[in-house]
Order: sequence, then structure tokens, then C-alpha cells
Amino acid sequence: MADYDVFVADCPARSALDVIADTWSVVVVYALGEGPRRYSDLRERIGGISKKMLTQTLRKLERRGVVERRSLATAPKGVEYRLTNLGRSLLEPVSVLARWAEEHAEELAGDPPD
Amino acid sequence: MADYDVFVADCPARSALDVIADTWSVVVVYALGEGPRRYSDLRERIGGISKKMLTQTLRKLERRGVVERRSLATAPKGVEYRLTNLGRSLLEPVSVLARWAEEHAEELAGDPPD
DNA sequence: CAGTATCCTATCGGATACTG
DNA sequence: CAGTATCCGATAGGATACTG
Repeated sequence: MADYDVFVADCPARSALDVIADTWSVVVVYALGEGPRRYSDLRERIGGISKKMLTQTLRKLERRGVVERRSLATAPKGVEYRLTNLGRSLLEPVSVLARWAEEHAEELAGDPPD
Repeated sequence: MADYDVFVADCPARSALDVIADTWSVVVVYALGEGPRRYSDLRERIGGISKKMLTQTLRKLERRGVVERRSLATAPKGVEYRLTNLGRSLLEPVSVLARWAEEHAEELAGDPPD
């Protein structure tokens, strides 16, 4: 019936999750989906993220080739982040996930954190 | 352009991830996508999962309403797990994730674990 | 057969303070 | 402005041993 296998190492859904499963990655990708943003604007746009976690998340997404960092020479100077092509291609799967959660919000509502 | 917001608590993609982001959940859901399975068969089918993690993952998915547990009276006795309707509805978003990872396998190949 | 119970390490992520 | 550095508590998850 199914022609995929279910060993973790080979499970492709798991490789996708390696990119986006942590607390902040999808949120950052969402935020950058609107267009390039400076570090400080990102922090404002995203509620409650510490500088540590924002930097850490951006660095990881950079290594994965999902975002790109570039320094701005224009005043006021700063740093801008944007999605790469790979990053933009992530928006669709993430939105499918989001739609699923919205459609099943009630079923998911009642359960304890973990 | 985008009309979603990006605060974690409200980010629907994050609620979906709360269900599937851990190491084994998607793998278990995949495996159960083939049909009901007994505990021991699941463990065989899934490579390298400990009893502890299998049980823990199944319990969590049960609480989330994604899988259902039922005892088998027939010999040999045992326990069977199956996807609920909610669980089956998860197969699509997960496979979208999987397809994304497969399509971008090379881009993702080169990077360090974290 | 289908779990518990323990122990142990590694990483996650928040808080705070400091820097070029 | 865009980070580092440090400390800390709370999970995540592997290994092993025991149980009804």
C-alpha cells in the first residue's frame, strides 16, 4: 500500500522537521515571508523572542540555506534578513500545516501542553 | 500582503508543530497510516525506537486525539493502535512536508546537524 | 506482550549583563 | 543597532533493568 519506509533516518518528513521544528523557526520564516526585514524590526514584529533566540534561529536558518543575511550601508546602518528561494519554497508546506491546525482548532483545544 | 500575525502563541503552524515536532511522532503517524498495528509490530516497523519513546509518543498522540489504543482479546493478546479521523487528516500536511524535503534534498544535504 | 522505573547526558530556551 | 557571554532550569531522549 504505502511505498515509503518509516525508519527515522529515511523519513523525509523528519528532514523537513529538522529545519522547522524548533520554537521559533516557522515564526521567523512567516515574518520574513512578508519581505526583507531588519533584525530589530523582526524582533518587534515577533512577540516575545529574546535576542539570543532570534540570533540563534537566524543563524541556523542561514546554515540551512533558508535565510540570507546582508549588512546595510545606508543610514541608519543595520542588518537585513530575507528568505532565499529555498526559504520561499518553505512557505507553502508551512501554510499547509497552519491550515490543518486552524481547521482542527477545536479538537486540539482541550489537551494539556504535554 | 500577508494577513496572518507572527506572534508564537497565535501562529497556527506552531500549534501543528506542537503535535508533530518531536523526533518520533511523524514516524509513528506514517507507520499507522498503513493501517492499525500492534505495539510490537510498530516497533519492528520503525527502526531504532526504544520502548520508552514509542510508548511516550503513542500516549502523547492519544492525548492529542491523533491515535486510538485498543486491547485485543484475540490470541495472541496484545494492544493495537490506529489513527483517528484527526490522525488521518494529518497524513496530508505531513506528506506535503515530506515532498518538500525530497524536492530539496540536495540543498539540504550539505549542512551540519545544528 | 506491552509496558514502568531509573539514570544520565545533551540540548532548548529564558534572563540578564556586557560589547563594537 | 546587532549582537556575545554566561548562567540556569526544564525537557528530550537514549540505555538498561524490571514487571504483570
